[in-house]
Amino acid sequence: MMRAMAERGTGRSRARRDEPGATIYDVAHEARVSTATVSRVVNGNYSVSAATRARVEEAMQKLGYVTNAHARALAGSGRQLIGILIEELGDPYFAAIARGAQLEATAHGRLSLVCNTQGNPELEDSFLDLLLEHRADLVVVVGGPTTDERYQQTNRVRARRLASTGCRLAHCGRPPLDEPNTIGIEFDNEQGAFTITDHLLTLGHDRILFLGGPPALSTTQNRIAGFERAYRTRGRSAAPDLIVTGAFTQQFGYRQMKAILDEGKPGFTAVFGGNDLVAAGVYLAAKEHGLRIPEDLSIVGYDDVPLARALDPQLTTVRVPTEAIGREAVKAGLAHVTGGSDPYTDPDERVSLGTSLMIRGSTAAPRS
Amino acid sequence: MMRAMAERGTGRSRARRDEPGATIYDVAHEARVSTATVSRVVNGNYSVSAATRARVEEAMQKLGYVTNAHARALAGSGRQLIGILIEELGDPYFAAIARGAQLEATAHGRLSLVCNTQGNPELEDSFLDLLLEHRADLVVVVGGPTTDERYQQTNRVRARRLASTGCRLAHCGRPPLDEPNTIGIEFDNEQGAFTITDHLLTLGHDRILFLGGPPALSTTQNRIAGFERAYRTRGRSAAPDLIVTGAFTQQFGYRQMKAILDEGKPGFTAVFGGNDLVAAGVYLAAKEHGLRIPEDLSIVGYDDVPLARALDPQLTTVRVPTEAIGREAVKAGLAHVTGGSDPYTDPDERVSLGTSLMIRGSTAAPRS
DNA sequence: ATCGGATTTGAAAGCGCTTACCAACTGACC
DNA sequence: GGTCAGTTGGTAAGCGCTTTCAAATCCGAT
Repeated sequence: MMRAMAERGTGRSRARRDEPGATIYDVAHEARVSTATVSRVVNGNYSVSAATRARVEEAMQKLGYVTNAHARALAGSGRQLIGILIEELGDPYFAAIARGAQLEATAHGRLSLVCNTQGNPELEDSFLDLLLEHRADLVVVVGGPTTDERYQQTNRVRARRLASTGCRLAHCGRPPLDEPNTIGIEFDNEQGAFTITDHLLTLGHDRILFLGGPPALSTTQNRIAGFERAYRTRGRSAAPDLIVTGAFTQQFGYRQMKAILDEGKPGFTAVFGGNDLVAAGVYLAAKEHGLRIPEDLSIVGYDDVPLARALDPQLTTVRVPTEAIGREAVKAGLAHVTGGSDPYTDPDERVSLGTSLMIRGSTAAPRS
Repeated sequence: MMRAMAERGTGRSRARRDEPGATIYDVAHEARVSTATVSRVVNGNYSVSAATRARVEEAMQKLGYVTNAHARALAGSGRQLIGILIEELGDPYFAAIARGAQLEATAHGRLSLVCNTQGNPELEDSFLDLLLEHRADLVVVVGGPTTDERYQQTNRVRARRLASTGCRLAHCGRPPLDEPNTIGIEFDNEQGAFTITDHLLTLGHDRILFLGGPPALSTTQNRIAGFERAYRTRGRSAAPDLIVTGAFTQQFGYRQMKAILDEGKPGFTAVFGGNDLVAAGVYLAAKEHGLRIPEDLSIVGYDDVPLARALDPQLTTVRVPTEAIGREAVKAGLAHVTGGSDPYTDPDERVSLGTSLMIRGSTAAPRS
C-alpha cells in the first residue's frame, strides 16, 4: 500500500503528463506526508502542526503546485462561481451593470465571469451550458429585456434548466419570469420617463417628440408609458404621431431626426430620445440644420451614459443606477445563502430601482 | 457487481444530494446501459447503435441531465477555456479588445470568460488563480501596459506560474515579456502618434501641446516618442514644456486645459490629446473659454472611441484596430495548437498592428 | 451450419481532490 | 505507571466522468 502511494507520487502522475502540473500526490511525497495532510494545509480547516505545515508549504512552493479546481469541485469543495451574461460589452450601459455585479460578487468572495453574448441566442445558450456545466450558483442576465413571446418562452426553458442544477437566475433590467429560483431586478423606467417628461412640460413645451427604442422591448414600452402618463397627469395627452419607435442607436436618432427636419418645420419644440445614444444622434441632425440647443430645440435622453456629459451642451437625462442594479442582482441572487431578510427573498416581490433626473444644458423653455 | 452499480444509480447518488443533478449513473440506469455507453452518446465519438442512442437520449431528457464539467475535465476531456483579463470593462477601448478576443475564441470553438480586474492587482491575481485552477489554456491580458519595474516583475512571476500549468499568456497592447509561452501583441503607438502629429505640422501648426497619459505607461511613452519624431523629421524639435503627462481621463484633459487657458494666452495652436477622452476634456475647457474648434484651436485625439464621432466638431484621431488586436491575441495564443505558420509561433517576434488616421472636423490650419 | 471480422457494449481503472473515520502519539493527572 | 482527553496524521472511499481492454453480438461469406 505504502509502496503504491509512493510510486504514484513520484513516478506515475508525473510521467504521464509531459511536464506541467504537480498533483497533490507529488506534494505529499515531496513533503513526506499523506495527501490528506496536504489538503488540510491547503484548506486550512483542520489542525496541522506548524512543522508539518511548513514542510508542505515548502514542497508546494518548490513544485509550483496549483490546486485543480475540477478535482476540488468534484470532491465537494471548491470556490463558487457566478456568471454574468451580457448582451454587449461595448455598451457602457451594460458594462456598468456588469461591473456592479462583479463588484458585489467579489465582495461576497465569489468569482464572477462575464460572457458577452452579442445578442446571439446560440452563443447565449453556449455560455449558459458552460455555466451550468461548471455548476455556477448564480447567473445574472443583463440586457435584452424583450417581451417577445417566443423569447420569453426560451427564457422560461432556460430558467428551468438552471433551476434543475440548483443554479439561480437573476434578470437585470428585464421583467422577472415567474419561475422558481428566478428573480428580476428592474429600473423604474416608467417613473423616470414620467419625471423627465414632466420636466419638459413644466418648462412649457407642449409638443414633445418621443424617439427611439425597439417597440418589443419592455424598456421602450415602459418609457413610453411614463411619457404618456406625464401628459395625462396634466389633463392632456401625447400626440400619437409624435411617438416614433425603432432602435436605441445614435444612427437611428440621427437618421430619423434628419428625415423629419428635411421635411420642413417640425411640429414639436422638444425631443425625448429613448436613450442617450438616440439623443446624441438628434444633436447631430439638429446642429446640421442650424438649430441651436436648447434655444431652438430642447433635447433629453435617458440612462446618463458617459457620453451625455461629453455632448455640447451637456445632455439633460435620467440617471439610472446601473452599477447599483448589478449589485442588487447578485445580492438578491445570493440572498438565499446569505440569509438575511432581503426583500428579494420573497419571490413574488418585484424589485425596481428608482432613478434621478439630471438637469443639464440641453433643456430650456421654448421660444414663445 | 451489477448490483452495486444499480444501487448507485437509483439510490445512492440521488439520495445524497437533495434534488438537483442527475449523474451519468442515473442516466445509465434509466436507459439500462453502462455509464460508458452514456458517455459515448454524450461525446458522440464512438459508435453506438441507433436504438441505444435513442434510449440514452430519452433518459437524459427525462432526467434533465447536464454533464459535469469538473468531472469531465478531471477525466481528461472537457471543453477548453480561455480567460480574458481586462482592466476596466467600462472603457470602450478595452471593451472592444475584449470583444475581438471573444469573437476569435468563439470561432475556435473555445469558450472565453472575461474578468474585470479594475486595475486591482489582488483581484487580478484572484482571477488568474481561478483561471489557473480551471486549467485554462490561454489567458489574454488587456490593458495597463505599464513599464514600472515592480509590475513587470509581478508579470514575470505570473507568466511562469501560468507556463507551469501549460497555460499560455498573451499580452494585448502591452510590451511582450520575454518569457516562454508568452506573447505580446501591440499597437504601433509610435507610428500612429507620428502620423497624426505630422498631420498637424503639415497644416502649419508650429507649437502643439501634447497632453495626457500616465508617464509610466509604455503607451504614453510611445505616443510621445512618435510626437517627437514627427518634429525631428522636419528638422525641428518639440518644446519640452508642451509635453504634459498625467492621466488618460476626460477630467484630466479638462482640468489641465482649463488651468492653462486661465493663465492667459496659450503658447500653442493645437492640442494632441493623449487619447480621445483627454481630447474631449480639452473640448470642454476650450469651449468654456470661447475658443472655436478648429478655427481657434485644432484638437486631435487617439484611439477613435465612439465618443470621438459624438463630439462637435467630430474629432480627428487615430483609429487603432482594437477588435483586431483582440482577435490577433487569441489567434496567436492558440497558434501552437492550431498549427499553421503564424508569425507568432516565433516567440522572438513582436507583433504590432498598424493604425490609421481619421481626419475629421477638429483640425484646420492655424489662423495666421 | 460455421467462421472471421466488424460493430457494439460493459467492466474497471483511474483523473486529483476532500473527508469521515480511525490509529498513534502527546501530556496531564491520579 | 496507567488512563484519558486532545492532537496530529494516515487510510480509503468516494465525487462524476472518460477510456482502455476485452467480451459479446452481429453479419455476410463460406
